[in-house]
Amino acid sequence: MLSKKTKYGIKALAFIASREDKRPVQTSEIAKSENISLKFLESILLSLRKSGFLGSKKGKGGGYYLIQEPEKIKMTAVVRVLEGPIAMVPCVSLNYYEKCADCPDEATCSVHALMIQVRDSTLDVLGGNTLYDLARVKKKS
Amino acid sequence: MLSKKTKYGIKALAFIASREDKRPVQTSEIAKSENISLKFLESILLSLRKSGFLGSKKGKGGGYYLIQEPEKIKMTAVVRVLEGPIAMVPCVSLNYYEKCADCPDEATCSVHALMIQVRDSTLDVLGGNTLYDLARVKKKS
DNA sequence: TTGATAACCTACTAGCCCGATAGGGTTTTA
DNA sequence: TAAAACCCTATCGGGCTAGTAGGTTATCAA
Repeated sequence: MLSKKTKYGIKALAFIASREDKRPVQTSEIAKSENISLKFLESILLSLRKSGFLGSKKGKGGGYYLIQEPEKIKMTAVVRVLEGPIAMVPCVSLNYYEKCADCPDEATCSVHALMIQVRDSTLDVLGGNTLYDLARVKKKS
Repeated sequence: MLSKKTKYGIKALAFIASREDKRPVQTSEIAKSENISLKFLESILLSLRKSGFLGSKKGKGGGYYLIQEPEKIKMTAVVRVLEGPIAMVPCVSLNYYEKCADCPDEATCSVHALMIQVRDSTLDVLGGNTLYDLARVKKKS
């Protein structure tokens, strides 16, 4: 299940990416438009800045802006930062691997075999979508 | 993230399916072999019985057995019973649909569009695997 | 210089669910 | 009749989620 943090984070990024001009976008504007708790959104945008997706400017006329082009931002990277591992089980995670306490042999573990397939197909989808693609969906409104 | 309940449940089903004979398998045997807390496993097998995957036989020589052929049990069904929705967001769930409180229009929601793709690819994988396939992985040991 | 604006930071919390434990009850078979 | 095994209920600690609260710092305009 996707956390609200990730959900809101993606929405916020798509919101910023769908803007025509390159001027910074205020947290409050995003919060209002996307129906997100202002304070919660603040913490999300902050972490997106710290992970290098967003830049920020303080004071009047300030806000957040994209550092990279939307076409260059893959959703795999976004999800990993906000949600953590993409895999459904740590033992098949590429970036957050962890051995199962039970399970003596991954090669003959039924869950392992299945979840590798799930992971790969999910990676295909997330890797095949960029922020540009998501912004296009949004712009249709 | 996959819950331990689901993980153990799948492992247990694969264990039973990988058996040559059709005799009932004891909970304690599965628990020991798969390193699962006995009591916890009991509750999982119970729910699998109630959802029609397993039959049970009491008394000496009793245990759990598959009701259907392993080839006929798709992992989509197993996961739905144990884990709940396969979709990462309720608003794209086929069996557990729920409208988002925020998000006035799903058609222009970036998250919605992305998660539909994830859901479909996951469904492909889980629907393409049966208990028979998982049992084969296990048997290699 | 002052005040408004908006990002930034820290701390706290209510509520939920997972994973497990405990303990017993019931049914069936050797 | 006694052991084996399923069946059921209740409880609980810990960790995480989704916030809330309140203040601090940087920037800009008048």
